[in-house]
Amino acid sequence: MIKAQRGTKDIFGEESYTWQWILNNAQNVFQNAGFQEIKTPIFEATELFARGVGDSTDIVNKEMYTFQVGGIEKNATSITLRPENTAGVVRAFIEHNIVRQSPPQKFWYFGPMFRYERPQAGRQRQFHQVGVEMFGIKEPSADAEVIMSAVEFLKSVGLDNLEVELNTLGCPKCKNDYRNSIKEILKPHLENLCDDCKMRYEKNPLRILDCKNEDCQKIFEIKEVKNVILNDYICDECKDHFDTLTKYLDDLGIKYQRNKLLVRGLDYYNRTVFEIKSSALGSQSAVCGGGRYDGLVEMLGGASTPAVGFAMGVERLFTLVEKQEAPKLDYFIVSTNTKEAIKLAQKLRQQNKKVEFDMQARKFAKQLEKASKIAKNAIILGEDEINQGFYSIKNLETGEQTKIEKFENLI
RNA sequence: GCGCCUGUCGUCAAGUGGUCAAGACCUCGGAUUGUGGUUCCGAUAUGCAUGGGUUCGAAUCCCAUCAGGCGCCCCA
Repeated sequence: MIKAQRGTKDIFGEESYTWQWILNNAQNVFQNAGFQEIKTPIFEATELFARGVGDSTDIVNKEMYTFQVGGIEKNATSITLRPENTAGVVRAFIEHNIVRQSPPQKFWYFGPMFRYERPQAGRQRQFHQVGVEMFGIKEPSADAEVIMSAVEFLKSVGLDNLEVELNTLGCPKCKNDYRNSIKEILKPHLENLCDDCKMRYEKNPLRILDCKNEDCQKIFEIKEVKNVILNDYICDECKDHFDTLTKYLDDLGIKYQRNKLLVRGLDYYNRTVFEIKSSALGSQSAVCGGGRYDGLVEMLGGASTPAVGFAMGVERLFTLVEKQEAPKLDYFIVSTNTKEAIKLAQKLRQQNKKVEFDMQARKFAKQLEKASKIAKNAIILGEDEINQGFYSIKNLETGEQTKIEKFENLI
């Protein structure tokens, strides 16, 4: 038997109603906030992700689905199934000169992403993200708008009490100063860091702060190290930006926790970074991650443009959310006269009613039993009804049955 | 990519080396030839993730592969 590929999943039945519901809520909340939907291709040039996501990241180094296409001819090109969507949206932004529209340029998206990882709870090889990208606003109001949209969307799907963690990485200069100080203070302890952190020390020292290894944690607790970690290397401008943002969040009643150890894995972030977590998720606890990436558009060849965004993992959201049930039909047509039943179904569906009928013309009792499971009402269309031109409507909750003369009264 | 645990019907499961692999729910059929959701009867795995091996005998023991869970890593 051929099975679905490891880390992929069929979504159908009851689950699909919850998916639809999540998607509908995203559409409402984001469109009401002025975000337009953008659908970018599922594959892009490999180079886009190498440059956009960052070649020091695991995503690019070991998790991408990359293919050579065009056969073995010399001009075969390398394409990659998108591991995230920010790079693709930025590519579209540049390619279509969207920068020439008046800012802000606001987009939301929903779609599958691909990463070749070991699957576990909340982690699949094909997974889905909903997210938002906003361009053209350098003011902290943009950060606030984006975080607010995330929080409001989560509220709309009934998730009211998730923890928002917030940090600022500063501008490239602040980030660099901080990085250098971290490297300097950790240098004497390098031997005692875990193997992963030894690697990070060269490649991406800020990520050392994320390490949960006990030995590393002990080093962070050493006084001088702790001082450096918790010290602000943030310039006045970046500090103002962050302070203003937190004031907006206070005014909005959005609760957050400052987490100075929050450093996000993708290279492109600067200033604001945030995550929204749930302890109900196990070790993959982040539902949402995002931040500001003022340098990315320029880095990918566009005009220098400030930007903020976030992405949420829909599968993770799904585990947290209350499951939705299949909506009941307005009518189930109970009839052994298939010819009349199918015609009535067509007419009612044209009036935007949810209707089914029994295609096997089974026994009356069977049809009614089926109807009671999936519909609010049964329309009984037997010989008497057809000959005398009326409909018997049975309310399947109360059991009450009424006679209706005109089709219009069914609508 | 690494470590630990798991894998019996659509679902939840009993069975831990010796006749035909319990049971429940779901599904389908019947009791009920135009009145359901209750009840009662019946059907449904020559098969125990897959492939090998040990044994007179394997769902049960061993090996490999595949898949799932948790943790590491990474991230949403």
